[in-house]
Amino acid sequence: MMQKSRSSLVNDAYRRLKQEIRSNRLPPGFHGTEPEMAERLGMSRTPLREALVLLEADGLVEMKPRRGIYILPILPQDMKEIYEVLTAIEPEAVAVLAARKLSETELKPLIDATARMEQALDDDDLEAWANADDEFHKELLILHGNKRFLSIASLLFDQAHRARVITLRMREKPYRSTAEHKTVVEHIIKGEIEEARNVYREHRERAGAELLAILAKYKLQQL
Amino acid sequence: MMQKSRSSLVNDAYRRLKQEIRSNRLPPGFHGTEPEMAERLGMSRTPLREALVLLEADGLVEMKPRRGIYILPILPQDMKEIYEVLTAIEPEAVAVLAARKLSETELKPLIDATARMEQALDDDDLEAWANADDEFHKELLILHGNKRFLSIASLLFDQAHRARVITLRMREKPYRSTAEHKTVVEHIIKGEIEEARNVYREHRERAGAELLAILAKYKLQQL
DNA sequence: AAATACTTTAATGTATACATTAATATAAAA
DNA sequence: TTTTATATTAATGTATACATTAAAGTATTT
Repeated sequence: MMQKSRSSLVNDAYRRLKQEIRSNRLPPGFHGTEPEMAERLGMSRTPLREALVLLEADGLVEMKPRRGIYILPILPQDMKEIYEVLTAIEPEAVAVLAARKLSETELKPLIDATARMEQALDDDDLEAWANADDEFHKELLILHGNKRFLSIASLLFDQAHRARVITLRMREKPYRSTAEHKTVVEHIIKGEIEEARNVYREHRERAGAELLAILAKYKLQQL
Repeated sequence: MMQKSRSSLVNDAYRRLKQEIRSNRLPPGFHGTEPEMAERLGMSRTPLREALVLLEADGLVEMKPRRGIYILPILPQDMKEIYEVLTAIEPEAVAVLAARKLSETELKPLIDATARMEQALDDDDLEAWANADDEFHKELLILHGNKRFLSIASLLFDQAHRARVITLRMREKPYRSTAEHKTVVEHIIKGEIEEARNVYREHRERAGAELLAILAKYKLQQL
């Protein structure tokens, strides 16, 4: 959802704002006006607005006519929807990879990502774990090669990022999740299509259910 | 991917350009400049550019720096990707609807759409058939309720529209496709989850394969 | 005539200007 | 004091201005 071709300032604004939203420096509910945001970014309103239009299409902000810019929260309902889409897409991608009989060299990005997940668990570094997890999912879709799978999933990861970061600290350490990733990779290597699909699917369904349970338990109605 | 909130001119430009692209009045490969397109739409470059940025995010146009605006063609590879995503998403949605045990009243939009597909076949009106088909798929996802499913599918339908319209005239009349839609609705009504999912999945896979075969047969390398 | 250098043109990327209007603040009336 | 009316402020939506620069065209040289 943006290429080299986009001019520099629009691109800068898009990237910087997205990063600030991800990192919660612009938290959900934040309200700003175009002049003040443009000033903060050191540009005029014109490129800022083009970036905001894109961020709005990404579902990260809302431009309310005459009321300014709001950073949108993620609601439990959003997480439910996001996990539903990922549950539909990713097991499919995994099945295709398994059918393709990839070599371990080709699967290296996935193997490396699982290794880093394990290392992060040993180091008790949840943020590193989350990054490795993100990378696993992204590399999976890159390997698959369907650009639309990747861009849809990336959009959803962006939307869900804050919620995942927060809930990561509220649940058991992700030993099981890590093990499931390894199992999936093994099924892919062995070309076990349905097994790969099912394990991944169950992984996604369980992860989604767990996350929603946490949101309910802690009454996190928005993030 | 755009709401009431977007101001009128940006919205107008977005809608009109999208419609002109769908209808091939702005055909793939078309090249324009901002001043001339703005003039044609009766507005300045500012709102036009905001609309173009959105259309570019939708994958319908490309803004090449200093070279102008190009209407993007659909390649066979694009259709392959689009059908893969739909194959992942829609059978999932169908399964959920089947599990939900909906009444025939609630399923009316789907039943009506299939009726209109049959009517269109009787009338030998392919365009009406395509519209009814579009509506079926859209209503299905509306019933499901996951806004992300709907917006993803809508985006893909928009991208694929031209290719579908053209190939519709190059293939057998869609009796089989129509029958499959009816079968799916019946499975949903009876709550037969896996049957619904599988029929729909096979429908999508066959439809995608057929379409790609036509593109290959007629050497349509872009549409 | 071909190749090169120079001009011109015009489109983009961005800043600025401005009219409209929602929201707020202030004043007047009850 | 509360309500209503008016004035003020300021943000949006859009148009316009302008600097930069790629591309096209022209002139110059060989």
